[in-house]
Amino acid sequence: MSHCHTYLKKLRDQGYRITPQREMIVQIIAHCGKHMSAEEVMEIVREKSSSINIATVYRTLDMLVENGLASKFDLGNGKTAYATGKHGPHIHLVCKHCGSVTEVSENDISAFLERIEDLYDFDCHPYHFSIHGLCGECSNSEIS
Amino acid sequence: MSHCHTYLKKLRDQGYRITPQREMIVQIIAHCGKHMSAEEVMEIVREKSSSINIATVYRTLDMLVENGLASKFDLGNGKTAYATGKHGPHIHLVCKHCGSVTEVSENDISAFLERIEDLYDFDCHPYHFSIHGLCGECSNSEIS
DNA sequence: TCCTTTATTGAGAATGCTTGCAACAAGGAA
DNA sequence: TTCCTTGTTGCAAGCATTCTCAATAAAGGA
Repeated sequence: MSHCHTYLKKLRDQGYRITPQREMIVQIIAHCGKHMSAEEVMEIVREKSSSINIATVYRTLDMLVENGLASKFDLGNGKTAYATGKHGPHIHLVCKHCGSVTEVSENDISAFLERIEDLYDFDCHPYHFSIHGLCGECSNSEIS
Repeated sequence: MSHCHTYLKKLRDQGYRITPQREMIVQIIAHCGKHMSAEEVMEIVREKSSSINIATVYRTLDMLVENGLASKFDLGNGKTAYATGKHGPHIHLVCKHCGSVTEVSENDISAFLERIEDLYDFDCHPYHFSIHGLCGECSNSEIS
């Protein structure tokens, strides 16, 4: 069912081994519509009466992000959220007061960035941006 | 000397108490041109042969950020950097490979955001954005 | 100058996440 | 099907940061 198998195939094609832990984690975040933290993934794992170490959850989620199968973003309160289905650059608007997250869709990004004032149209009153990526030097050198 | 006193006065005017710890921390980051981590602030404190608890360093730095006297940004490797002198929105470009940080000056922000492709002119190959601020709801309600 | 109020500090526990390493197991080769 | 190589896992320790709470000390008032 769903895109789980696509995800797993993609990983296998990249040379990753498919373990029961990875299958379960991929299934969980692929089926859950919203973004979730590593701890939330753990809770669902526990409900299924199996056990995966939290380090493995983090490692698997980060691996999915590395391979463009999921995205990861800082919620600003010391916690990190993960979600599937986003590729390429995308933007999360995080409220530092209530923690709400608004996602700017891939189609809207260009329009969104055209003018900084547009932020207010998104009800976002910014105080800080971070853009994570590779600098010129690093994107020139070969990185696995 | 320098803007230390301006900073301290601003804090006092806001109702904060001026403690020796706060004076020392403000002096350190106001005099140090570059951005620094809480741990780097601690090292300088130790060189001055006094001692401040690390929790106090974090609390003071965060207080400066809250009051617009400093900025704070995620270096992407689990560490956080602080720097004085920036007000309003500003952008840090963080390389996930080498950790280098490029700052987009306040004057350049609008131009920078005009088109997402401009990122490449900054030698930034993006994979993720976060914009931290207040959502509409929270910026309407009164927040201290 | 001394008192009182209340913000601030230090200490240590707690949280969220990462890392090092030995044991284990996926997946290709024989 | 069995074996071997090497990627993965679990565990425990480590790191950066935050939180709780009792003790302390700014700063204003008497």
